[in-house]
Amino acid sequence: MNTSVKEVEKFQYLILAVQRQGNRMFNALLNKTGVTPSYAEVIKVLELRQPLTLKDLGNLLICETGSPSRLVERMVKDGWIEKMIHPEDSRFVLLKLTIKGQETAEKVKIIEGEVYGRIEEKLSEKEMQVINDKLGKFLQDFPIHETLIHRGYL
Amino acid sequence: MNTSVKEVEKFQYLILAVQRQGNRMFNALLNKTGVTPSYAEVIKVLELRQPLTLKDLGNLLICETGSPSRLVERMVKDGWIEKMIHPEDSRFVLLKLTIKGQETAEKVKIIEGEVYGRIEEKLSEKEMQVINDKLGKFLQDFPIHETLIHRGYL
DNA sequence: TGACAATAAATGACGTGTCATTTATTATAT
DNA sequence: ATATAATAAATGACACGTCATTTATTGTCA
Repeated sequence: MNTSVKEVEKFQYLILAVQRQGNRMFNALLNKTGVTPSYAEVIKVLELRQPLTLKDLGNLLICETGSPSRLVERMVKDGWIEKMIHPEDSRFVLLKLTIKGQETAEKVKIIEGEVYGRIEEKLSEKEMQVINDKLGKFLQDFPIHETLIHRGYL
Repeated sequence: MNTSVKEVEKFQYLILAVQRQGNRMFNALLNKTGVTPSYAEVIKVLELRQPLTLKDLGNLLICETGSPSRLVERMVKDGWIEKMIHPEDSRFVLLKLTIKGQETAEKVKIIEGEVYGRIEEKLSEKEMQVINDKLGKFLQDFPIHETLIHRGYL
C-alpha cells in the first residue's frame, strides 16, 4: 500500500521509531542498574577520557547538545560522578567517575553488548555500514558531525 | 580512524544524532507557528482521520507510545484540538481539529515540505529507500511496526 | 588597575517520553 | 441486579532536551 507517501516522510518517521524503540530496549535492560541510556553514554565517555570539564563532556555527547549541567548534577547526586573545581581556572568543573561509577561502567558494557546482540539479529554488519555511511552524509554540515568524529563514529 | 569501533555502536549513535538533529531543524522551522514536532504529528494524523479517540490516536502516533493524554491536553488548551465525549460510550474521548487547527495543518505541510527539501539535498530517494527498508526490517518484531504500517510507512 | 569583554556553568521555563497507578465507565456472568 | 472484570483516559513520578538568561570567573586593554 501507499506508494504515494514520499520516501523522505517514511525516513523521518522510521528514524524516530528506531531511535525510540532502541531507547526503550536499552532503558529496559539497564533498569536494574539504576542508570538510564543518557547516564550510560556519559559513563562510557568519561571512562575513556576522564577527567573532563563539563564543556568538553558536552562536546562529546550525542544525547544532549549544550552543556549537560543537569544531567551531570543528577549523576553526582546518585553517586556516579565526582565533581571538582579546576585548580587553575575555577570557571571549569572537572568530572570523573566514582568507584561506583567505574564498577557500573563494566555492567553497562555488558548490557550494551546484549543490546548490540539483539540489533545484530536484525541487521548485518554490512547493512549497518550502508546505513551509517548515509546517515553520516546526512549529518555532514551540522555541528553534531564534529562530535561524531571525535567519538570515532565517523 | 577507529576501525575498532563496532558498526552497531556507530549505528546506535548515528540514529540518535540524526533523530535529534532532524527534530531540532523541524522545531526551529515550526517555531513561528507555535507548534512543536509532536504537535505537528498529531495535527497531521488528525487531519487525515478525524475524529479519533485518544486510544486510536495513540495507536497511530510514532512520537509517543501509550495514550497521548497530556500531549492532547496541551493542544486542547492551545486551541488546536476540540475534545468531545463519545455519545455512545463515555469512556472514549473524540478528538478533532478546530478551525485554527485546520488552518495550522496547512502551514505545517509547507514547513514539512521545507524540511523534506533540506533532507533531499543530502540524501537521494534511492538512498532513503535503502535505509527505510533496513530500518523497517529492524522494527519487524516490535509493536511500533504495526503503527508504521497503519500510517503507510511500511 | 579598573571597566568591560569573553567564557563556563548554572538556572528558568517549557514541552516531552515512559512506566505505573488511579479513576471513570461499560461489559459480563452468575 | 449486582459484584466483578475489562477498558479508556487521567494522573503521579521521574528523567530528559532545548533555548534563553543569569551568575561566576578570568582575559584584555586602555
